[in-house]
Amino acid sequence: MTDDEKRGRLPRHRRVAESERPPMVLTERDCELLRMVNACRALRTDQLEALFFGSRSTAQFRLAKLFHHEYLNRHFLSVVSDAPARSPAIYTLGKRGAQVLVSRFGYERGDLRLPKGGTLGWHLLEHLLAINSFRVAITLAARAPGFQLSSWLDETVFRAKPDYVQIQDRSGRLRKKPVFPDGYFVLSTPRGTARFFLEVDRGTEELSRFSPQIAVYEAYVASGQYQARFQTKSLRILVVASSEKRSASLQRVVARMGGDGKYWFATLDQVNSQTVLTAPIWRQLGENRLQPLIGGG
DNA sequence: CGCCGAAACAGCAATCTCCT
DNA sequence: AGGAGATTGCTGTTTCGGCG
Repeated sequence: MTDDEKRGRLPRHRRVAESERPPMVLTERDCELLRMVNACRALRTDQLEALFFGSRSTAQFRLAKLFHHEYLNRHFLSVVSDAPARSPAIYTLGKRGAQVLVSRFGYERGDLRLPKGGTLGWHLLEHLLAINSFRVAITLAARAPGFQLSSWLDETVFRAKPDYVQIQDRSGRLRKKPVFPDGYFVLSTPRGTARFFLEVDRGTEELSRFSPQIAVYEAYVASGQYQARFQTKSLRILVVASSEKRSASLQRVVARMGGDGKYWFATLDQVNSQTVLTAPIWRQLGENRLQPLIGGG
């Protein structure tokens, strides 16, 4: 039988054979999309849609082609976790996507963020997606005139080349601990260049796991190592929490650890591309009023 | 025209919730 | 338990428009 007429819907989870794939030509935008997926390691459909497309269906149309042609891999979170009925697709760099980045953009092997061993831990993935949701918001917001997101370092950069600080543990002994932020980024604004560490807290870990991280930041700055690595004193530390209640707990922890006004707090659901830079959603430690991240009082 | 992509639309599919 | 309905995302089709 001639199966070119009888072809049904393309499967969602499995890729079809090469001969059954719809034709496609890689566009400039596709390439930028691949670079972003590589930089972020995993992005949801809605995140890619916000970054690269004007409509939902166009994004799905394009992403389906990129998936079936092996430029992207596609994963479904709800198969593994007990998420609600929605099961948004999550995209990672695929085999041919990696080839494109190497052949067309000169990426080295170390620049490719392919999930090791084929599996990315799923609980880590949820954390990664939360970080990326903040990153997408910043990326979109920084398209406004006068802004530029000039650099974003994620955790893997710090893991590849860690800085260590000495902090005291509970028994008073000095211990060497690495500085592993969820992100570090540099943002040019009409009012100058701002630099940030990012901590995304989804409320799934014990609060006691958070305070050592603050001790690490405090030691990193106090020892001059931050200044040495990044050639600047400018720094704010953004703590984005899953809820107001959680944020309040985190604020108490930071205050108790001797944190100061360089710590700024917001909640995940308040952060989007419209609000993240210029809406009063941020609480600076020690201040009562909410301020915008950029251009506040 | 032929080709491709964007957008809108209608209906399918995977999953959860509720109900017996 | 297990199945119907609801929910939400995805697929595939169609239509339109740009471009060589």
